Amino acid sequence: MNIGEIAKRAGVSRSTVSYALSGKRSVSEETRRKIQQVIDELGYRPNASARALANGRTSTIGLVFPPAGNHYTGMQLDFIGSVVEAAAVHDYDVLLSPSGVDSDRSFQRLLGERRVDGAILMEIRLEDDRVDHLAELEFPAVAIGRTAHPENGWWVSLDHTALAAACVHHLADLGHRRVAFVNRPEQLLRAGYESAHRGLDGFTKAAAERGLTVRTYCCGDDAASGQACLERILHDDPATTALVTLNEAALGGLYRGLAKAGRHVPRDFSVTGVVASRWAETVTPQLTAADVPAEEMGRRAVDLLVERIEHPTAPGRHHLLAPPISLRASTGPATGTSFPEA
Amino acid sequence: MNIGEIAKRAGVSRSTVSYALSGKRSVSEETRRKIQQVIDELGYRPNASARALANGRTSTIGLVFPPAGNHYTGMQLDFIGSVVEAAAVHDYDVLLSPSGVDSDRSFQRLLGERRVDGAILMEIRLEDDRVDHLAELEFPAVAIGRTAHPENGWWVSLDHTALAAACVHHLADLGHRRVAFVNRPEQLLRAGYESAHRGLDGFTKAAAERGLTVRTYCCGDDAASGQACLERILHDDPATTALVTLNEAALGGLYRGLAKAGRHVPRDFSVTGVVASRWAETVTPQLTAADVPAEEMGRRAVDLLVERIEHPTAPGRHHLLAPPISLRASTGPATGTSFPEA
DNA sequence: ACGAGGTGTCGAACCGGTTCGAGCAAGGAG
DNA sequence: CTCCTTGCTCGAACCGGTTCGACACCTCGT
Repeated sequence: MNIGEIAKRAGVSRSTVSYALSGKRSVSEETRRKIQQVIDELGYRPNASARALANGRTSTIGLVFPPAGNHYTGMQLDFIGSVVEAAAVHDYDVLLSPSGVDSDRSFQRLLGERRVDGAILMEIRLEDDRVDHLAELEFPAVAIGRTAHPENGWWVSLDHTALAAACVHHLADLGHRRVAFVNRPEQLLRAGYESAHRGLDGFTKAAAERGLTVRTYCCGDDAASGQACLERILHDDPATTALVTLNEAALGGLYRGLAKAGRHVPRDFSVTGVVASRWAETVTPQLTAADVPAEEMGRRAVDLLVERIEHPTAPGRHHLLAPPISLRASTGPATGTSFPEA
Repeated sequence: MNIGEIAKRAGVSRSTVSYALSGKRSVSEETRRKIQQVIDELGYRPNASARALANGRTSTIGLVFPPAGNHYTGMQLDFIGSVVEAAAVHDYDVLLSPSGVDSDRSFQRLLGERRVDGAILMEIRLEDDRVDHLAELEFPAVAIGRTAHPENGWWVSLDHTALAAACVHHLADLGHRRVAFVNRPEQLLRAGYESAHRGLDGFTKAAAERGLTVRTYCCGDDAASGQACLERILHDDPATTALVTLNEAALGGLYRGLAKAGRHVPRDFSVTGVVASRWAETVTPQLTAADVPAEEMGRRAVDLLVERIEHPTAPGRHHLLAPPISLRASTGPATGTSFPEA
């Protein structure tokens, strides 16, 4: 069931079969038909390893995502799904690799052993050894997120700075003066994850601009942490009337904490943040949020990567996305406050 | 940077380098050290395609999951994560393949082109051409779920029949007499997905056994459908006091529907079902549910698959899991009903 | 009639590993 | 001292494709 077998049965040479399949040289109509007939009879498909060895392309891209323990978020799920589908369109398979850093065994397998033609990196840090390493090697890679020096890179990223700022302005416009910020877990912030840092920056700067009183928190990626975090918020400043969250997984817990504290959303307390629409819609009241376009990001990342694989010398390209805030039902005017504009 | 280069610099033959790396023949301590030194200097790693071609093993397993459109559920996410991690333990990579049926291009790539040593199939149907096909080929595969004829197969499955029944008994014990069942989307039921069918069976039989009045519904995999479904339930029989759901993604919508209808959970209405604990805990009140052990299932599936790859002639093995119901806060005694036991 | 150019096919080399059979040297047994 | 192991190493073949150069044949122009 290899190419030699096909060649023998069709009465031609192996190279002719190869050319008939690839179309890289012309083959007479008659020969082509004969070959195709034998192939159909035997259900032959060329061996991927052999092909990869011969032409140096595996037709596989690696998707490098952080190891679990960090719980996966819904956004990551949507993202993975869209990457797989977009890759299929370009005739690429997707190899999953759980890896935080450069020196991971898993990362080494992908690169060193040439299992993939290119890679998509998730959960980027401001200083990311993986990104630097791949750039140095000129290995085709696209980052989901920007490092501190994104100038000539290949990436697609959410503009967390702008998004967090937009949330602040939305709340300030509604008259809120004391606002809390719920970030991703502390170890992620300390490790330098860019979304956590840029989100925090955007929040802090916009709040200063609007003269708001703020507190910022880190919160574990699960409901229990969310609830605990909300309790801390109200304990630290009971006059807080709104919060902005980057932490999708904590959302349910935040809502529960508010309910337990007797704060009605959105009458007594407003909640907003950056959350994929699918998840913003599962909570009640539905979350007013900047919808993370996970699917679009996956598709764009794959398109960029494929382009880079096929044109290795092309200059860096990137997409910085800042989806608008979708008004749903979780935010409202601050109680007992007149609108600044009013 | 290939094995020949290493051999040359170490002053030995290619085969000696290979043996030093694999340990399949003895190599003198001195030679080994010299080779290792050169390898470390050059950062050499053997090419995966060449190795796969030579020894017929790719060290990759395929994870075949249904194409999106069917939204992914949280359970699937946890599952994928645990599969990747368990595979890494055994030194396997995971290749993602979106595929519903046998004849998919994607499915053919995996098998025909020998990209993987084995496969894990998700979202099994009672009559599943993929499972039958792979069994016929004696291709190492493990199904997540059972077909109608699971006898000699390799699979790990949730006992949806028992789980749905346990939910019914739990509600009946609390005095509920009119109970609704919220299943996965109708097209999945019609396509013969086993979890939807067995769950429905278990629910129906147990309800009959306990003499309950029931209605069963199919519901889309998203919050809006959940809310609509709940409205239908209360419209069809306003006296309904409890529901059982297999549909994780609809959960938030069901809760919202209840809130909108003015039914307090668990005082006026009880909710239970089969949902991964992580998601059962995000809703308020937290869901009393049979916790889907997605992580354990992923791990067991990989263990089974690796065993099967390494012992191709071993007889079928499987795990049928029936986790207990975790009592949380979403169920309570039916209003105005005395306990049967009391 | 003859060379130029184009088409279709073939054999051989190559991609980068693994593995088998054989050979050589050193060490132990008889 | 010879014979047999045993330990170590090497060359060659092989896995299953792709690709290059060569060549045969046909057609066309002159």
